[in-house]
Amino acid sequence: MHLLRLVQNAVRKALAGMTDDVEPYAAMVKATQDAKHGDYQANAAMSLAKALGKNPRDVAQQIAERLDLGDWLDKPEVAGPGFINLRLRGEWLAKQLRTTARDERLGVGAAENPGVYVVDFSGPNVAKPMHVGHLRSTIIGDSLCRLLRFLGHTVVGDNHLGDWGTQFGMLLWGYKNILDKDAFAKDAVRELARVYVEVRRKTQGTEEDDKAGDPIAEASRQETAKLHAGDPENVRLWKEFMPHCLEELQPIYQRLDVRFDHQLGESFYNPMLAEVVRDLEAKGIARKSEGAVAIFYGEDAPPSLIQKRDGGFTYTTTDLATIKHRMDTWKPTALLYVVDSRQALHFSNLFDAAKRWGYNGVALEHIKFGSVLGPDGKAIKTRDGGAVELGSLLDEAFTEARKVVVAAINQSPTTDSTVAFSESEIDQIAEAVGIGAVKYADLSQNRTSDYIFRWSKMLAMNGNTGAYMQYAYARNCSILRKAGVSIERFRTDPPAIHLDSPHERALALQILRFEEALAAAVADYQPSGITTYLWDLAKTYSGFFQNCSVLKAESPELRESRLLLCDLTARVIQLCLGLLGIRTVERM
RNA sequence: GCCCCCGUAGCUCAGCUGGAUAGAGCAGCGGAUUUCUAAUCCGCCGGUCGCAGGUUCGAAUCCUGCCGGGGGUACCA
Repeated sequence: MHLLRLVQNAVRKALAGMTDDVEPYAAMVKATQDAKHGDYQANAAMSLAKALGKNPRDVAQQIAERLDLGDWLDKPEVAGPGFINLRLRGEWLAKQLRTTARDERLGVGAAENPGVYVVDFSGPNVAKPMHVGHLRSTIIGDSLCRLLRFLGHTVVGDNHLGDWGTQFGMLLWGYKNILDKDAFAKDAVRELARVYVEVRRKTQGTEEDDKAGDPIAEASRQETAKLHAGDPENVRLWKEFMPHCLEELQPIYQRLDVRFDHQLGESFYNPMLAEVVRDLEAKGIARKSEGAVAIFYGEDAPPSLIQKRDGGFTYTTTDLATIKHRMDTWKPTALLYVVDSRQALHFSNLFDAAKRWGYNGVALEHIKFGSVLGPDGKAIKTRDGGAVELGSLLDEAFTEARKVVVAAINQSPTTDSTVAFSESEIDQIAEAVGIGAVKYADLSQNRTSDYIFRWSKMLAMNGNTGAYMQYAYARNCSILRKAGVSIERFRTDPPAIHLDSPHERALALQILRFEEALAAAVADYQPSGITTYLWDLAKTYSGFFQNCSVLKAESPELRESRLLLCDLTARVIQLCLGLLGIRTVERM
């Protein structure tokens, strides 16, 4: 039930015959900001009147009169300079809601034109611990995959691992020089992680600026070069390390509940790079310059190198090979890259090059996002200036959430705790709330802006937070449990809905806006569209809950009706959180 | 130098394909309510939407310039 589209269609029909160029005017329909202006407003009259040289209120009146109200619209009102205020009929809303209740998908239709989306996200460098830098890509990418999939598209989630980079040089040097063989035999993953951290520590400070001076950094670089040159020993070790490196990532992905369809890293494309360069040169897209091979974009724009003077390839080469492979393999309609905004120039160039290479029939999108900042507003760091590891961040999320959960349970005498919370249940709740808080805080942010990472904000029980939504869900579950009704019956033979109070009506409308919200979210690849909707739903529900007694409703019919509203609200919340990759708990 | 992004309430952020008095949470102040989970709700306070022009019936939203902050910019990825 895409309400907005429904209203737009009606307005479009009414406009037909009034102008030749209906579409832009039909698009001027939007949800009202204030309920006193109805549910939707059509704003076409003002600009149309201008174009026709007529009085805007007259034009508005004319559109209003031509509207086919059917059984679902109240008589429209013309207001102000020429706004047309539209209000949906209560009986119709009630009817739609019963249909929604019977639907697994809660009224959301499958995409009319299903596409194939390859989503490139997460992309950590293996052989070193994941850190906050990977958080946003992982969370946002996962959510977009879930959303696209739910809307009926084919989704290929691909983790483009950094598995061929300089970190392996450090690991190789470490393996050869400081490995604890017993520890490696016992727990290879752990020992390799230790070795990496140790080598990194030894070269610390020389990492960014003055690498050349450090002997270990230099030795590591040579190990990398040998690996890339095909040195049998290093290639053998690389192959031995890789499974351990992948295994090391798993606990994080498991906790985040993130899965990939493929994990084709840089190494996978390595054998294809020479051919890519040859082809681009042959087609005149790339040419030799200053000893390297480069693709140029314009007079004063810097080029991107696809082969360095020393013969090595760059990430542009790999990315081009990746595009080719993805196009050949999955024939996608869109390639989405969920990557930090700072790579905007790279992607803009990459897409330009890909199009010239012949990949025109695919949407190439850089789904960019801002940085995670510390409380000081600067890039987030640990106390000693290092990168915050994702593992410890998630541990902290659990610990912080557990404090909040325990405090809440203890101070809330009426918590639905006829059965006491066991320690393990509290752990489970804390994990769901903690991880959910991190995800929700991230996803509720406008993707493109930076945000400041704060536990107090993320775990707040008021406001637009994951915990609040999870709580709203749990509260609903509690009511339905107490009511002792059959949820099954609600979903197969739902009771009649009564929308007598404005709070009930508002809630009904908000539930039916679900599809509209998802459409808006997917249109610009913004998961925050879902959280904004959720937050509105939660506020509307809160108004309902405050003013309409459910269990003690005035009549059995009203009780049933309100219980169904509760069940629907809970289902929408659960589904939305699910699309964000956030778990719900039955009670908390 | 050139390019990109950002600048909205004390703080953190929405809103940005132009629309009716600019919204939320936190903080501050004041209330409700012995609750269907108070992990609640309501009200008040608080903004020249960085500045200056322009386009428009209408601009936080579009355009230009300036100021301030961040990022990127041929051999890392």
